Amino acid sequence: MTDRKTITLADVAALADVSQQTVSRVVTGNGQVAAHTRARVNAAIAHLNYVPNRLAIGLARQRTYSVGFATTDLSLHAPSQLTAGIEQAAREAGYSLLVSIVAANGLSATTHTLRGLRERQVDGVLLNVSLDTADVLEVQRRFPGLPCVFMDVPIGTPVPAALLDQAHGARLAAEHLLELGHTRVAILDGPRHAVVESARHHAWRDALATHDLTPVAHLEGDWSPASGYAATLRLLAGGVPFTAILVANDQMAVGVLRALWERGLNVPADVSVVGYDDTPESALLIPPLTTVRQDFPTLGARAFAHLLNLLGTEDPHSLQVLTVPELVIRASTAPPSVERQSVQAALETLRAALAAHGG
Amino acid sequence: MTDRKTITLADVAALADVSQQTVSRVVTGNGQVAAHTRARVNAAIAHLNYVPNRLAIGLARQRTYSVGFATTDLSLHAPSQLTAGIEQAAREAGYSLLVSIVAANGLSATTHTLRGLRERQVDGVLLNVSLDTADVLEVQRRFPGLPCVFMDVPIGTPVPAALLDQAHGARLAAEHLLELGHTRVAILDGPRHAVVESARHHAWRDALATHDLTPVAHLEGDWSPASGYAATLRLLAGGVPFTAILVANDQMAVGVLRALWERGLNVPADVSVVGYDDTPESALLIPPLTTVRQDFPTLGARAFAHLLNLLGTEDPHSLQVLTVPELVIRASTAPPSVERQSVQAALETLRAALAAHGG
DNA sequence: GGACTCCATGTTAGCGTTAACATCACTTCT
DNA sequence: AGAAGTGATGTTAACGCTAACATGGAGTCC
Repeated sequence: MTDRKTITLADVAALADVSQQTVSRVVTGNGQVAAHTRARVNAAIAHLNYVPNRLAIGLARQRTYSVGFATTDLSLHAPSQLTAGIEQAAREAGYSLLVSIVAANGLSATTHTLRGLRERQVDGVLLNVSLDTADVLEVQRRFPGLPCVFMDVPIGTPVPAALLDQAHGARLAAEHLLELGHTRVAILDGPRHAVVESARHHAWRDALATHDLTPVAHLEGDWSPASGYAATLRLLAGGVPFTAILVANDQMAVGVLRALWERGLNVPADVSVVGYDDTPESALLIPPLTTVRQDFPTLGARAFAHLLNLLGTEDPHSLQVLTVPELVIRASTAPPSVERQSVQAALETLRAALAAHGG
Repeated sequence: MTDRKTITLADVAALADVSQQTVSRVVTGNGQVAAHTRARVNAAIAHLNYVPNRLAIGLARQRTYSVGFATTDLSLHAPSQLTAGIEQAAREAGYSLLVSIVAANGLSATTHTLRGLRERQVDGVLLNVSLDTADVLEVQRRFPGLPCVFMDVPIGTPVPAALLDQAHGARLAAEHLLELGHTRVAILDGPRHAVVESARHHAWRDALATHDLTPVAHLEGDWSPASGYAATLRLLAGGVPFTAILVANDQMAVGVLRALWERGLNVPADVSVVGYDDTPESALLIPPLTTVRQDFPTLGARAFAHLLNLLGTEDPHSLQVLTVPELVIRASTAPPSVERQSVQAALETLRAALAAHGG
């Protein structure tokens, strides 16, 4: 009663007085079974409360209908939203999801994680880890026959990938500031190793360069609000005049807004702030944050669909699925204040004079 | 070259000129193997790049070393942090994690999800779904022999569980306001179905009742910042005087702060706000949020450890692991302003008079 | 020096399922 | 009426691994 032995096909077959194979046919729906036999089998299944064993099915069919999702730092907004999207898509397609956190970005930790997933015989893997082109190719070399959709690699890498067009989003953000008339723009990046990050970083710089500008400061955070706060204080302490900040994610932007507020700087009158992600909080911050919307759940779903496609076709063509983010303009951006600009210009002139004098 | 057949124990055995069983002994570390034999086998393993098949191992040993995590709405703060904690603990113990989202709270969706996990032969399940006592017992009845640690059930339910002491945390929050001298407290709950929520709700009410108070308003949100914002506007529109709000999570509190700010109400001078969770943003909101800290990653790790314990012992004793949250006092709470209180009292008297007159 | 133990290894029989082939009773066609 | 399907079932051999028992040789004991 407490722990009766597991019910197998054989048990059902015995009760229904048919062969195992017939029961298998009823369960899987493959092959012809007479209506009355099917009814008898189904009755037996219900009576015994039979549950198929996916391990055995996987072993026999050489296909597990499970996929792995390998990602870094699940506690951040992006990976957790991604997980939600992937899980839903997988479940709807009849797949299970094995989630595995990669200890660090880069080849070595990734290899370790993929080895674990391959042992579990997943049919394919979604890999949300920052890898440069060389690493990606090495991963493919080390795991031949393991269908893998990359989610954080440089656009154009010749492998199956589902990516956000980070460069496009970053350009939107930068151009928005430029159109408003900003010329003294600081940028606050995420951790330097992130591939997405360097794409954003370059797009920001490129957009500024189009207007013959370079960022007045370049800071780095770790995606956390606290790091955004700290970076902003460093920026202010540096004394370099600026009228806008491009921030690599909304969570850091929370810290940025806070730091500016603390120092009596009004957003957007004194400083414009643009975030990235459009988290649910962003619309309700003080002030509501102008940001770049990224739809992670949808990206996850598309990535899974892409993997499914890879599993189906014999020839895994290296199609890239690109999702395009959009700019959401809210109240944290405005044209630079003329007054503040002139004050800052004067200040800078003074500094330059002092520097010339001192040097 | 492209898709060579999988390497099995038999292949390794043939190359090393020993029996399969000897290779198995080397791989698993069970049983004695002579040093020189072991070396030969290891060389063969390395040469062939052999990877054990966990499916086959699971089938043979009747143990998969994988656990399921069933949860609702992975996109929220709590479940995603929990996932991170569980995954890490599981990985460190050599277990894989199958994540499965339950469509809705309640028995039926839970049963569906657990059936799927059982098919995959997980050794046990961590269940982060709101269930009342009756449902929990029914789940146990329907899945005998499936070790399960419940994470969102009423404290005291006689089943293995890893819980946060929600009532304690809620009491801390309420008593903090009472000590400050607040008497007109509104409460903003999460969705009504949530078990944790009703625990918080009751603890809030009980703490107020100790001081012969009842909440002046009772609102409900869906955990999102937008719902916190909307609820606050409803509260303000209702015209009931209040000097403090107890909010069921920090994300909603973001919306609450925003709504109050929009209406020109100062936090904490005019209204005190207490959140719940202590998200990374909370310390950097305007103003920094007084809140109840919940350490989800640690809870997840403890829950997994509890499950592991259940798997080891023959007699699954229904121990409950309780994690105690703590109050973090920041700048969103202060004593009620006397001025505002008297204005509100006058207003209320007037309302009462009007009501009496009208009725 | 024979019984006893211990170690290193091999052999056999599953674990629960499916694929591939085999069987046998009916139809249906010409 | 005989050939040729076709529909419903059964039989057998994997899938990759481990548990349990079997074997045989080397050392130990009195």
